[in-house]
Amino acid sequence: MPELTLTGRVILGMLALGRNTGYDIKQFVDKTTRHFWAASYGQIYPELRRLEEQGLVRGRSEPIGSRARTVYELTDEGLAALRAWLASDVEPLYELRDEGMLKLFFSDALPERRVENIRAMRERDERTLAGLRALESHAQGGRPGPYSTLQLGIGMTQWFVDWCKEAEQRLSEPEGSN
Amino acid sequence: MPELTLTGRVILGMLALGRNTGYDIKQFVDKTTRHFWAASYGQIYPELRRLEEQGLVRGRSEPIGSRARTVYELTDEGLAALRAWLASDVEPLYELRDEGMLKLFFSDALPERRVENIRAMRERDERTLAGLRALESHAQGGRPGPYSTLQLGIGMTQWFVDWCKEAEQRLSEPEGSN
DNA sequence: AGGTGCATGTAACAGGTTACATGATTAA
DNA sequence: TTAATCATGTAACCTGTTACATGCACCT
Repeated sequence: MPELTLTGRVILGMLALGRNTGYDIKQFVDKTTRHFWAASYGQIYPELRRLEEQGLVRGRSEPIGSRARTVYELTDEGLAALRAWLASDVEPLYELRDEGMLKLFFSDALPERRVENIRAMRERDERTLAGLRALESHAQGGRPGPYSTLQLGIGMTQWFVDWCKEAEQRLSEPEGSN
Repeated sequence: MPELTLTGRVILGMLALGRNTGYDIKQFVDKTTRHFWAASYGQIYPELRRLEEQGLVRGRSEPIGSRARTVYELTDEGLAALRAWLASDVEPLYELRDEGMLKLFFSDALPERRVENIRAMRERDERTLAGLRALESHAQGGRPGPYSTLQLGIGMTQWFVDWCKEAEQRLSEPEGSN
């Protein structure tokens, strides 16, 4: 078996969820996994080609009118590769870069902005939360996998927002340490 | 004012917290901000040079015996740049790549591994949590900024671990949907 | 004498984003 | 008719990691 990138696995997963064109995959990623896994056209289209070379997906030209369009589907090997990934025990990748946390971490260099920075983080997460809740209301009868991921995302984000609110209140009281 | 990268700001912040060599900064990053902001020698050393060219830091050669060593400190401009960043209102960067979430998202393609994948995420976070709690016990009398970041990290991770435990139990019961 | 920690550095590589280019279809 | 959406694609760029190279100091 040749190498399979993580972006490649995402594409296999998306095809398994019924997405079929590069464009469609990108739209869906932007609506859903974007929060914990983003992807750009610059990755998706070349990767679809590589996956086809590896025999994991199959593409058919299905133009709409005279607008070019390539519809992809999983091959048996592709589904097997997706399942093999889901069943594998290798330590899953985790990478986070959060400038808001960084600002909080260094906030002793400008304590009078600490509350502001926490508020900015909270507002970012409140926007995220609103987006997730909107998704939730559209996701009636969705599949368990995506749905439980959504629930987890909502719960975590809510917890974060609540922590920020508490911290903001605590820091706004004139008494005690800043 | 010339461009200032995020890695550059991290370095300024680290110098403000009393770190002084490239090596020292790297060790400290690996112990603390690593969870939400990592950095490698391949970034740190070249960036220190750039910051010096920009006049934001000042480096002095202070060998120990005959072992080369360059000690850096913030210049007034460097401190001002750090503060300007902390005071700025530009939308803070946030990037996450979490393979565990991805596996959960796609888990309908292999439902019988769903609990396993959640358990793997929980174990990862329990290791993180243990590391954070160890840090906490060493951080007596630390500065408010780093300390509250640590508290936030511990709280969030604990919440995540609890969610996983609940989900694992729910999915292990034979009745209902998987 | 040897292992660990302190300390600096870079070259090759991998991964991903941005900006651009192109053009058809559909809804307002 | 015009804006939004569907649809595909790439080249240049940027950022960051990995692997390697080097060597002293300190402890056992």
